[in-house]
Amino acid sequence: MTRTKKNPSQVISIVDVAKASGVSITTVSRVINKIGTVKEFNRVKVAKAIRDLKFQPSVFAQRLATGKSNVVALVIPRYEGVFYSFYALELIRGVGTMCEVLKLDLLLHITDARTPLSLRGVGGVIFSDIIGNRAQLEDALAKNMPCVVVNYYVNDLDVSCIAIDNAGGAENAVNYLVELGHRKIAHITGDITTQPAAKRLEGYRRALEKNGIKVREDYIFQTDYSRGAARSAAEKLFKSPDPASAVFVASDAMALEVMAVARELGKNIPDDLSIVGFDDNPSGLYGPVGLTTVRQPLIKMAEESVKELNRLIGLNKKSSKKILLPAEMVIRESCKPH
Amino acid sequence: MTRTKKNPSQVISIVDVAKASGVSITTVSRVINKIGTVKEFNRVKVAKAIRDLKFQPSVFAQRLATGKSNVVALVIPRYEGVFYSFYALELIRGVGTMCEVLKLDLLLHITDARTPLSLRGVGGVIFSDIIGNRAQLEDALAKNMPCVVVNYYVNDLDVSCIAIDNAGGAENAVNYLVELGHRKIAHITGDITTQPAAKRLEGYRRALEKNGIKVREDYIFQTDYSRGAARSAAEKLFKSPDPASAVFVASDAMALEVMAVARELGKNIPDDLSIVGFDDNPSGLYGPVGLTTVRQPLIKMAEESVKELNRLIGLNKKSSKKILLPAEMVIRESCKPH
DNA sequence: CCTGTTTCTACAACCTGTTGTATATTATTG
DNA sequence: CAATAATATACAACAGGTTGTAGAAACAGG
Repeated sequence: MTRTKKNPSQVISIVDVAKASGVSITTVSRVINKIGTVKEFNRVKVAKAIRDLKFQPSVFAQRLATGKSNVVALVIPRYEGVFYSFYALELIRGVGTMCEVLKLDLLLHITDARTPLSLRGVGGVIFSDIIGNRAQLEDALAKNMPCVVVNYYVNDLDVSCIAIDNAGGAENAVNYLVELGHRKIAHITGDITTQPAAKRLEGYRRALEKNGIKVREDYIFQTDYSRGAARSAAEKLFKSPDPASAVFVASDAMALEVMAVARELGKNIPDDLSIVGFDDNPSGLYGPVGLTTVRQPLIKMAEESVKELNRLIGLNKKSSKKILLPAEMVIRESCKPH
Repeated sequence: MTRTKKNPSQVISIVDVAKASGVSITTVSRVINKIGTVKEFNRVKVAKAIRDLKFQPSVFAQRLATGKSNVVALVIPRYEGVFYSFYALELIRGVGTMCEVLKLDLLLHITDARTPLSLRGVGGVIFSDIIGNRAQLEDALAKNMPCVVVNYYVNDLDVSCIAIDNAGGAENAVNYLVELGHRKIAHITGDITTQPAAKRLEGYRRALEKNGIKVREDYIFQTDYSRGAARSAAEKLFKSPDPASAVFVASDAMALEVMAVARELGKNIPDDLSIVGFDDNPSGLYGPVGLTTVRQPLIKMAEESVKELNRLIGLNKKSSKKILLPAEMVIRESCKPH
């Protein structure tokens, strides 16, 4: 059989549009990309042909020709902990929304931190948590790939980071408790191998020190963010011979669990214990007592990361920015003066 | 300025590999794609050149040349409810994992159901919930795009669906309660504009009817899956003059809230009320009383959807499959004989 | 009306692979 | 060893766009 003539596929191409509108493909390309000058008369004809033929330029041809890709990869390690909370979901939602606004394609990499990323055809990368996959980040940077790290503040690399001021937020939370007259303030940490949890602990310590209150290690309960760990920490807390009058809990989900334990033990919140959480999880609104917490602007952080990445992709040189988003307190009813 | 010679970008291409190994680009292509026959001697030389030059073929050129794309789009409506639960997260995780296994690129579309999808350069689509975006699905089908619908059973379209047997699972749950001797069984529904919630309600009704128990509409509490709605349903349930002895709740998150309300009102689970949830949310394990529930194989459903889509992409003709995954009961301690 | 500009448009090279077909090489067989 | 078959490789067309450059059309001023 002789080689098929041409256009074996049914896809309509720029050539068809050119024929239909009686101009060259160059002109059609100009109209599509809104570059150069095209006579109004022709522009209209081409636009009509595009509409009539329902022409959609092939992204592959475009990317091949220009060498540019509007594909953004979001890398989330397949690390279990990431999926404990709504964090990943909020992140994905925020990133996804902003990608749509900026006309970027969002490629999701739920990845084992050890296997190297391929990143073929990707124009930029957002790394969500740099726990085990720092090598992947360094690798991408070495390839001059525009990168943004979200929810982790990297000091020692020339890379853009968007994180939340966890230490500052924690400090505010504890200051608030101190202002209410509390001196015995406990802390239930998150998984302190993660930067946010470590920073919250750091903020807790700093606030106490600045207020001249000695840090008591027996008031610090380390957990892995899980509900079960929060429960046992709460039990220890209540059963302590010298119980704290207030507690700063590293996540709302855990704070709610502490409140549940309190109810079971017949304790009253906030009379017997003042509680401040962290995250501003919507669940904190329900229940008999609204949870005072530190609002974490997750969606904003996610959106900012895409904006920053888009900026980097637009630029052609390296340039990095470190952005720390403030975490503001949301006062509800779970604390009272001591 | 004269037109720059060639190879203006720094990217190494198949041509460089061909030169380095002293063969034609055809041969290199053969080696890359493992098709046709290549002399062992040359194969080794090419492989070495690829390794030395760190050559990675351009996906765009490949896709342009072959007309095939290994990009799979996952479409999730930006509908708030989707983000209430871990459902979206589990879905994304399952789909993402299987995409990695099958070497597919996962493109995420968090989309407004009204705006048409572009789907440029996409090889197949997974639609997650067809609540408002049925038009998008029909549109994709009309373009002969391989499609799979997940978590929704579409009867009237020739499209593959992977859903969970919500009605069957609900029926089992209610049967279990009946076997324990309960006759007054209430139901707290989810958002019945969603198919899973509607099917769970259907299963609840069917089980009662099959067991010769009259369905009491005042025992059916409709909610939107939210924690607040569950709370008020639970309050009504407990304060009813003729309270039910058991309740089937459409989600674990809500069932946990019902348990919390019970504790607050001084009621005992399972002595005063038997509860069955739905989902098998990991949170159901914590707390003083383990929640008996219906396990929803979300991850499996997500993974199956990718497999099915991959099958469809491989095929070149239309072909659809309807898969209903069973939902099995997980018996814990929240129910007792009546 | 002619010439110098300015504005448009077309040609063709190029981006980087894939693949049908023809040719060259090697192996098999009589 | 010649003839045929099988294997390996190269050539060049092709996928569907973008874009530098040169030439055509439109417009201005004299």
